[in-house]
This record gives sequence, C-alpha cells and structure tokens, in this order.
Amino acid sequence: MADRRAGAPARNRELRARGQRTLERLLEAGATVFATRGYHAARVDDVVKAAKTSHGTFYLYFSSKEDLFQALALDVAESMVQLARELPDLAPERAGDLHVWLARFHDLYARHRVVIRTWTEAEIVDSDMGRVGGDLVAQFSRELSKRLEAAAPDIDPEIAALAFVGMIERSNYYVESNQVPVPGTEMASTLAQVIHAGIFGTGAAGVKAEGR
Amino acid sequence: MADRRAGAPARNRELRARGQRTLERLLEAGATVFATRGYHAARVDDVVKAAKTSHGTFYLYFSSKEDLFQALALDVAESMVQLARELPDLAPERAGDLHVWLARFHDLYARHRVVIRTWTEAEIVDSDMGRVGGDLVAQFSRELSKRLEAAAPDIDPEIAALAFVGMIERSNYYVESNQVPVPGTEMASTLAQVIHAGIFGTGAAGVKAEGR
Amino acid sequence: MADRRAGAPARNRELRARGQRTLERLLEAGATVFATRGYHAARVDDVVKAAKTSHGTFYLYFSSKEDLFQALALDVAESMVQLARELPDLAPERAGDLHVWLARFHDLYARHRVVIRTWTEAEIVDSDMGRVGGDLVAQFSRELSKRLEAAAPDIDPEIAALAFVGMIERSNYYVESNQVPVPGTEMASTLAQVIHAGIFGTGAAGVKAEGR
Amino acid sequence: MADRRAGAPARNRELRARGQRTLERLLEAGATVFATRGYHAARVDDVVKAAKTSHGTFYLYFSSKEDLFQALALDVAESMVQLARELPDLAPERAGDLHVWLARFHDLYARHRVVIRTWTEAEIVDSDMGRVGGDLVAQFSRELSKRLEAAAPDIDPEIAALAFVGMIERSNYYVESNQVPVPGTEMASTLAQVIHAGIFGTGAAGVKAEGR
DNA sequence: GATGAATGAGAATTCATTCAT
DNA sequence: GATGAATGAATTCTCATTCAT
Repeated sequence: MADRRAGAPARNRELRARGQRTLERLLEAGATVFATRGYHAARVDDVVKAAKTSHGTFYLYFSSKEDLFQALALDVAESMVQLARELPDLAPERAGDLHVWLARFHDLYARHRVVIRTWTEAEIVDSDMGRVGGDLVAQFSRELSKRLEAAAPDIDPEIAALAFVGMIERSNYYVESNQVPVPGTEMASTLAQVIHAGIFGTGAAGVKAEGR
Repeated sequence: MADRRAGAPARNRELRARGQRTLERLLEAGATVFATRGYHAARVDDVVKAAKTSHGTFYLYFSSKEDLFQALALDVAESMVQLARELPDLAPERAGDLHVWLARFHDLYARHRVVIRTWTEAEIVDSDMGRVGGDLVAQFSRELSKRLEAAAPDIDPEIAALAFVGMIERSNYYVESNQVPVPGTEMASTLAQVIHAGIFGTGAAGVKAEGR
Repeated sequence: MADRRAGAPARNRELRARGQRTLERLLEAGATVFATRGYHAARVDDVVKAAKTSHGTFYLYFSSKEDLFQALALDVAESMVQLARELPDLAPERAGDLHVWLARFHDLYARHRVVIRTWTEAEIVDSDMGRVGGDLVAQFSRELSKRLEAAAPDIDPEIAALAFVGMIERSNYYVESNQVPVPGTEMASTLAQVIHAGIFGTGAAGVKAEGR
Repeated sequence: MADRRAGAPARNRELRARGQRTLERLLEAGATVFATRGYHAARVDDVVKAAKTSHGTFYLYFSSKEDLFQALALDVAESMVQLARELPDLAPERAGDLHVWLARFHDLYARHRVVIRTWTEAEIVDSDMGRVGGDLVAQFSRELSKRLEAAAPDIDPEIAALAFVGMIERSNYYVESNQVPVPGTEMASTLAQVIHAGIFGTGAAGVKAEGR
C-alpha cells in the first residue's frame, strides 16, 4: 500500500526498509505541510525539513511537489471511492443506515481532512489534480443517483444527487475547518435527518423524534 | 462604484476619464485572467498584457496582485451579502419564494462565477482572502438559520443552515464548472424542491407536482 | 542587425536606447564568458556579472543560456555563409585569389574565434546548435565542390571539398588556439600553396616561388 | 591491458575475475553513454544503469566521471600515437603507402569514433582532457613534419603538417558523423590523392590515374 | 565486492515589485 | 498618466560524490 502511494521515481525501484521509512516520513511531512500552509504556499524545503531529510532525497522519491501531492491524493481518493460504493440503499424505514454511513464519511473526511482541503484549494478543473477531485464527486453522485432513482422517482436524480453530495461535502468541510463549532456526530445526524426528509418527506420533526 | 472597487493606490487619487478607463480595463483583465488561469497561476504580466497596459501602470492602481483580487472580490461579496439579507421567510406554503430566490442566487453566481471560483481556490482559511469567503458563508448561514429557527423548531438550525448553504453553493459550483450538464433553472427548482421537503417534509413528490 | 541577434524574448519587443545597450552588454559578456570558460562551464551568473546586470534582466533578453549562444552563433554563421559565397573560382593561374580569400577567412575566424571555438565544443551533431555548425560546413563544402568540379574533373569533388574545408577550418583552429605559434598570414599562404598544388599539381615548389 | 585502462582506484587493487568483469562492463557502458549523449550530458547514473551496477560500485573503479573518460581516452591515444609513428616516409613514387596508412587511420578512427568525438566536445584547451587531444595532434604533426621536411623542402613543414593533420582528422570526423554519405575507403583514396598532389605536385589527375 | 540510500552545493529560472524617464 | 527596464530574493530541481550495510 505504501508502495502504491509512492511517487513516480520510487515506483520503479524496490524499497528496502530504510527507503521505506524515508518514503513514509516524506508522505507524512507532505500531509502536514500541505495542511498547514496550503498547496501553493508549501515549499519543498518545508517538506524536506519536516521529514528531516535532504532535497536530493526528496527527488529520489517524488518527481515534484505535485507528484507528492498526487501520491497522497490518490490514496485518499481510493478510500473515498470504496466508501461511495458502500452507500446503503435508501428506503423510508432505513434512515439509520444512512446515518451510520454519514458518520463513516465524516470519520474518513476528518482523517484525511488535510489532503481534501488541499484538494479544494488546488482544484482548478482542468489541471491533473482537479480531475481527481472532480472524478470523485462524479463517483459519489453516480452512486447516490442510482439509489435516488429507485427510492424517489419524483426527484430529478442527477441534480438531487449532486446537491446532496455538495451538502455532505461542504458540511464536513465547514465543520472540519472549524468554521462552525459542532461535533461531527451531531452534524451526521442532522444531515441524515435533512436528507431523509428531503427524499421521503417524512418531515424533519418525525425523523428527529425517531432519532432520539 | 468603479471607484469603490479600485485598489488602495487609486483610492487616494482622483481619476479622470483616462484613468477611469485604464482602471476598468485592469479590472476586467483581472477577472478574465483569474478565471482562466486561477489565482496562483495568474501573472501580473498576463493581466497587464490583457489590459494592454504596462507593469508600471498596474501598480498605479493596485498595490499588489492580491489587491486587485480583493477589489474584484469585495464587489461580489457585497452583492452576495445583499442577496443573503433578502432570503425569504420559510413557510410550507411559500415554496415559490424560495424557488425565486434560488434562481436569483444562481444568476448572481453565474455572473460572478469567475471570481467565486478563484475564491475557492485561494481560500486558505487564515489568509486575508479566505476570510472574505468564510465571512460570506457565515452571513448566509446566519440568515438561513434565523429563518429555520422560526419555521422548523425540530431541526438544529445552525447545522442545517450550514448544510443547506453548502448544498446551494456546491450545486451552483458544479453546474457552473460544467461538471454536470444541467441548465441553471432546473437546478434551482430541484434545489427548492429538496430543501423544502427537507424542512417541511411535504415529500418530494408533492413539491414537484406543485412546481408544475 | 543587433536586433536580429536578439534572443527569443527580446525579438517580440521594441528596444529603446537603454534596452539596446543592455542587450549589447549581454551579448558581449556572453562572447567573453563563453570564450574563457567554454559553453558548458559558463554560468548565467558569470554572464550577468560581466554585463553588470541582474539575473532577471538576462531573462528579459534571452530565454536561456543556449538562447544567448544561438544569438551569437547565428550572427557569425551569417558572415560565414556570406564569405562562402564569395569563394573565388579556381584556376591554375589564379592562385592569388585563393590566397586573398583564405586571408579573409582567417580574419573572420580570428574575429569570431571565441564563438567558433564554443561551437566545436558544444557540437553534438543532433543538438540544435550542432546543426548550425554542420550546416555551415555543408555550405562551404557545396561552394567549394562546385568550383572543384569545374576546375579539376579528376578529383571526387565532394570528398575533396570536405577535406579542404576540414583542412582550412582546423588549421585556423589550431593557430587560433595557439597550439602552434604561427602568424595567420603565413598560414594562409601555406594553405593556398598546398591547396593549389593539391588541385592543379603545379608542385608545391612552384607556388611557393610564385608567392615570393 | 584492461588493467592499464582502469581508473585510479582500481589501479591500487588486484582484480579478481568478478571485478575484472565489472570493470569491463563499466568501460563499455562508458563508451556507449559518452557516445550517445556526449561527455557533458552523460550522467554517472546512465553509465551505472547501462553497466547494470550501482553508484557505489562505480566509485570503486573510477574516482570520477572524468577518470572514466580518461581511462577510455588514454587507451585510444596510445593506439593513435603508435599509428603516428608508423606514418610512412613520403616519396613521389610511394603514394600507395600513404593510401594504406590512411585506410588504417580510418579504421582506427571508426573503431574509436565515440571517444574521439567526445574528445572534441570536451576539448577546452586548458583542461586536462584537452591536453590529451592537443598532445595527440602535436604528435601527428611532428611525425608528418619530419617526413615533409625530407620530402618537400619548399613547403613550410610545420604549417603544412598541421594542415594535413587537420584535413585528415576532419575528413574522418565528417564521414564518421554522417555529415557526408561516403564510404571510408573512398575517402582514404581521395585524401591520399590530394595530399600526394599537394606535396609533390604530380597533379590530381595523375595520381588518380595511377591509383587505378 | 557490491549496493541502495543519502547528501547538499550549485544551477537555472521566475515573477512581484520598484525605478527612471 | 504612462511605460519600458531593471531587480533579486525565492524556488525548484540536478547530479557527482559519499555513506552505511
């Protein structure tokens, strides 16, 4: 797994224990630095210092700053795609499943918040990196769209899917960037409530009551 | 108005007709360049070339690249804040008002898409520019939160407000960056439908029928 | 002329007096630095220092070290091509013309020795720069070949032309790089003598006597 | 022989079979890489990869990139010096000997073309490597000069020797770098013809006829 | 003997900003 | 008001060489 995450130069070599450790240090340092300073403000020098290694070594593992970011991003993207596939079927009586799934989403988001935040920052749609983010949104939408089609034939599934994906993503984003002081669990349940109501029209009150 | 939008240096001077025109050219060029290349990749040189003027002149009107962006952004922010204040009261029987408002939002978003997109890109929370974006989200949330509190006491107003704001923003973003080929009007009505149902639980079908 | 010699970036702009001077300084500095340290060992920094200007300025006129060299080389190549065209017709009784032409060649070679030397050093045939050198040799050979065909039908004109061109070039090279302490004039006359004999077989002695 | 060619570090050690093979692989790889990319563009990494060995090993046999080149060059230089000594005496009736010798020169040149080409490229007169090339030219010139002095008292022997050496070297260079599509044998005979005529004035036609 | 890993001193290049006319 | 020219700090990336196993 760490192997797969390696950047271009490292992918053509086998890594021994030492190299493995260095690679790991670099990845971690990258995550930290990107998180604190943002993609554009991040300097290779910062990463190198954080990883307590040298410039030369950096380029032994990654061909550029972007390459490092890609390595981090692809890894996250993969987990995300996996989660998208596990989105439960939507049914009036299965609000709980959605809630659980949203909680899992939040966990994943929180764990990878740093990379995801960077994503958004780096996201210019026609760049290589933007693609990754865009593809991911598409993937989520597609899965959700399928569920919606089955569950709520009166809603335009594509648009609604996109809207809900946006809602979920941004809510997590706002919460994780501390723009709102709310625990993730509360957010998950409010989201579940609102989405469920939005689809099945049970009325917010009902779900809330049910949730208690 | 153009005056208010001007960057720091220009605010201390009177602008005659010629200066006025140069300023306008720079602002427009800025919008274009930021839109096409993104904030970070945009070069003062690009702006200057697009405006058919010189570097020296640029700094006669703006103190920096960021200053130019701020000038563009503040203008947009203002319109947005204004729109936020005009968010209609929420009530089960007034779904139409929401729909109308969402359509207006979309118009504004589409018109200023370039600046807003750049915003998201430049948005690192602790930068000066990030503030503007964050403040705006807060403003929208506050307004929506007030309405929600009054209309749906069973939902956590703050979280739900944030969720809906996120939904609205992202939906517009996805549509405007062509990640989904959907006309803005359709998006507005689906959004209205889903939000209304999410709050009042009338069921999606009902709103849709009503909308026709 | 100086304009034509400018590197890529400068060719798209008009240069005012000041820029003109800077450009000239850079070209001269380039010639000197290339001459003293050789193409590969030359640093942009050296050039910049010699021209008493800054790195930034350098890249305002040339897109790279290679670009600067090209600018210098093309200029020389042009003079050379011109000279090649003026190669006199070969005839037994016109040894003097050849002698005169060889002296002119030597003058030109000496004046541009630095660039030409660099040429040889940089000359890897399949590089852009190598082309220039190769083309030049071809040009000389072609001209000489034509003359030989007319004057000495028994010699393979192409090979002989190439041989003589090589002889002339190397002789000048050796002399100019001080590998042999010989005044250019003497070299020119010996060359004339040997070439003339090689073509018309008058015997070396004869020409030498004639030369006195 | 391989031993003598080894670089500094290897000369202080005894090489067993394995080491012997590694050394050979490195030398061969060096020749190839220098040939394809040229001295300056050649990377130790390229050599190491071509030799299927490691950086560490490289420095077990050669103290530097230059050391490797020297090892290759000295070997060639030696053969060349040897050939220079075997230059036949020049006499009107012994044109054939010269022809034979030129053919041998061409063989040697062709076989070592890669190193020789590199030579020319690396040749900055005041570098260690330049010396080797320069010395070699001097050696050839000296030998030829002696022969000329004896055979053609009317020609300045030193200059003419240099001129002929240049002619021979460049002709081979042009032919070997494919700047002219001529078989080596033809070149040798044309060179013989022209040189002979240049010295003895038999006239080109005569020699050519004689050659047949 | 051999090797993968690490190093760090350069080198080229960019670009926001200031200067002089 | 406008502009061409100049600046130089900052940054990325390279690669010969050394180190530790």
